Amino acid sequence: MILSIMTVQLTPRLDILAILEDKGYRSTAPRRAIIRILEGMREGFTAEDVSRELPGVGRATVFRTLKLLLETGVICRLNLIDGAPRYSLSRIEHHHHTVCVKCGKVGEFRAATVERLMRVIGADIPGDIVGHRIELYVNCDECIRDEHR
Amino acid sequence: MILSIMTVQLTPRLDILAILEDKGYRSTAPRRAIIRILEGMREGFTAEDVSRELPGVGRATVFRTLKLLLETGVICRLNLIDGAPRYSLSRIEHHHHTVCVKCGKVGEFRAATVERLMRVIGADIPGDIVGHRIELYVNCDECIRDEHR
DNA sequence: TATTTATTGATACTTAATATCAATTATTAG
DNA sequence: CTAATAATTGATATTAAGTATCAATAAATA
Repeated sequence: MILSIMTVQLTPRLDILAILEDKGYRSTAPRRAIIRILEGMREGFTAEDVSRELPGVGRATVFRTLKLLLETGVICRLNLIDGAPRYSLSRIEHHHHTVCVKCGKVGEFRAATVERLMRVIGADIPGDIVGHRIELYVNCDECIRDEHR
Repeated sequence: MILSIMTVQLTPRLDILAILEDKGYRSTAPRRAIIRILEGMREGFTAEDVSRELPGVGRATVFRTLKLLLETGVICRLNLIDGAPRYSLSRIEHHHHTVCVKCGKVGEFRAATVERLMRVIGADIPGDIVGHRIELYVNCDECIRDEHR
């Protein structure tokens, strides 16, 4: 039912740079550096995490590039339960996130039933649905284990 | 299927102050003032909107009070498509939001099928689900109308 | 009424992000 | 292969949203 939790990689490794170039953006040294760092990031990183790894790249450029990647769907932004923003590489086409309310760890999931339901709900809602965002807040297995010890 | 879009009020008007008092918080003039303003706010207001209406109340107190009300579930926080935070009085018990990607207008909806689905999905996801957040991004009727004119 | 305790407002600070703009790079046209 | 043009960058300042600190004040209580 639910595909890909954490380890499975359904989408073949994307050539992120090519995606940007296809949209007319230039291949530059800062962008290549940012993309390389992104590929090594765990899910749920911050813009500062990226910036910290690249002292030679301006902070503004990091934010600008993350914004481009958001727009092209290469990464997505989500929020911890307290509203703090986090980024995540989109490893599967369209997906949603689980977020641990204790440790903030982020996971991905995809469920076709969700998408079907959203279409059904759309029929009952005024206006045209152009997208949706779902975050499941969880106590992750590790945090549960830590608690019972 | 979907209950309450905008106008229907399922929950009888809450005595927000009583909710805070029940949790052990004091009834103070600033809190009463904030609650009064909140009751007149459209869905999708900002903390600054509230603060602006109450020049006599400190900004920090506005944020502190909004935080208390978030914790007690009296209001909820959601995000516009660009991540900008917005608040909304919870007019119905448990609900989700529609957010216009053009004008930012916020609406509420509730669908029992969503809740059922979340429980089903929960069974397939590691950890314990403690909550969820769903935002439907839409082009609202007004924006569609404006566009075609 | 006195005392305890919570709350407040001012202020400074933090985090996440955007705006400005001159300097630099990449692209393209010649 | 250059020159011109156009996009991108980094530094810096600024904004938005919120938190931390702490002395002063207000509410609850003894």
